[in-house]
Amino acid sequence: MRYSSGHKLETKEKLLQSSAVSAKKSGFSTVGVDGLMKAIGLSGGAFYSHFSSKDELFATIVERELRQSLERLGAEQDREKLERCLKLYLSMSHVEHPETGCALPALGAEIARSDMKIRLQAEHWICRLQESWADILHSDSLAWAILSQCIGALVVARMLATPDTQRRVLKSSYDEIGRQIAGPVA
Amino acid sequence: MRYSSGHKLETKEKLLQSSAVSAKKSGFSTVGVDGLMKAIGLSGGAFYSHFSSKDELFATIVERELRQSLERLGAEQDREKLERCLKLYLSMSHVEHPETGCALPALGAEIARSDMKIRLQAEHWICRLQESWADILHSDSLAWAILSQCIGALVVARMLATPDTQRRVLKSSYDEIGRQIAGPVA
DNA sequence: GTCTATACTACGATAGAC
DNA sequence: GTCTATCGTAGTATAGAC
Repeated sequence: MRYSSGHKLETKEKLLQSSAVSAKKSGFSTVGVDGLMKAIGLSGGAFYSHFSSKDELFATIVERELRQSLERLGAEQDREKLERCLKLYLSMSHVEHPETGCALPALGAEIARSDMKIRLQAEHWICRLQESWADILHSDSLAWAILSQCIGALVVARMLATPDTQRRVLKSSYDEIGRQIAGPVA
Repeated sequence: MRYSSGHKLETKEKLLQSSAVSAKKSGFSTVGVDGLMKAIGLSGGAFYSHFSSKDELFATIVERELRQSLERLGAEQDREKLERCLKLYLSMSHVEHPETGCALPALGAEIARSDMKIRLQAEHWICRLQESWADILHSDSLAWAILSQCIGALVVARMLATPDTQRRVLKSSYDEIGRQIAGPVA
């Protein structure tokens, strides 16, 4: 073969990374295969050496993004570390840069419209994160509620027009989560 | 003119209603002008007698949807009524029927990617809802937090594959919101 | 593995008949 | 106001050269 054996893997890796950025920034359905390939310096036709369809790319992106994001978020081991983690999640930087942030607020609606295979992947990783937080907080219910609240706060803040209001949304969720966590000590 | 004066208004109303349903169900960028018109029994070309572009339709949909949803949600006058309202919002029926539900979980990401004019509309109505809830709860912060949590819970639940887990997400948010509301009595 | 070229479909939008 | 026809572009996907 004219290309080294590692080349295909490298290219696929670049494509996945770049496509995830584009999808989170502009929405997966709105970006075209041609644009995704141009973004890594290749032509559109080369795409199908790596994925059999655009849908297969989406499935792979979702699986990778959720594993990465949620493993990182779920790695915290106590309340203090979890709170520091949530501070970053609920930050203006995260609001302003969906392309490098969590896939759930950015792609949630598109995942919801996907087929069962993708939603099972999503459920798998989301449940793992919830379990991790439930261990720390000693409450299943609180873990689910905080998880929903974080994602919702990002979705809401990103819809707004003025940074001032965006900051208010983020700070409110952060503060109220702080009260909830401080409340029911096990 | 060959059509009665009320006909255009009626047609536009039907188009707006039908388009909002399609957009919330499948995503606005995914549905085409042709399909939107066929859904109300007209041809694609007739669309431009009502809107100058697809983007203008989206702006109108967002404005209408937010005014309708958020005025209804913001009409509650005390905690008891607010809680009943949240029970409906956080229901399996709402998860399973995005097409007739709140536009924020379904179109949030697309609104976030829209231009300033649309995001200002979104901010206007979201802030009104927040103010209404803040009055009831006597807390600005709690109102924002609950608002984010409701939207987040819908987004998360819709991404999941199994109804059981979906129910758990909804119930958790509902229960935790109940605790938050019951807590800091003014 | 990547390229160019292409088939085929769909999109948003416009023009002209009625 | 709505229709049909059409323009121009862009979408996904495939075929064949290198």
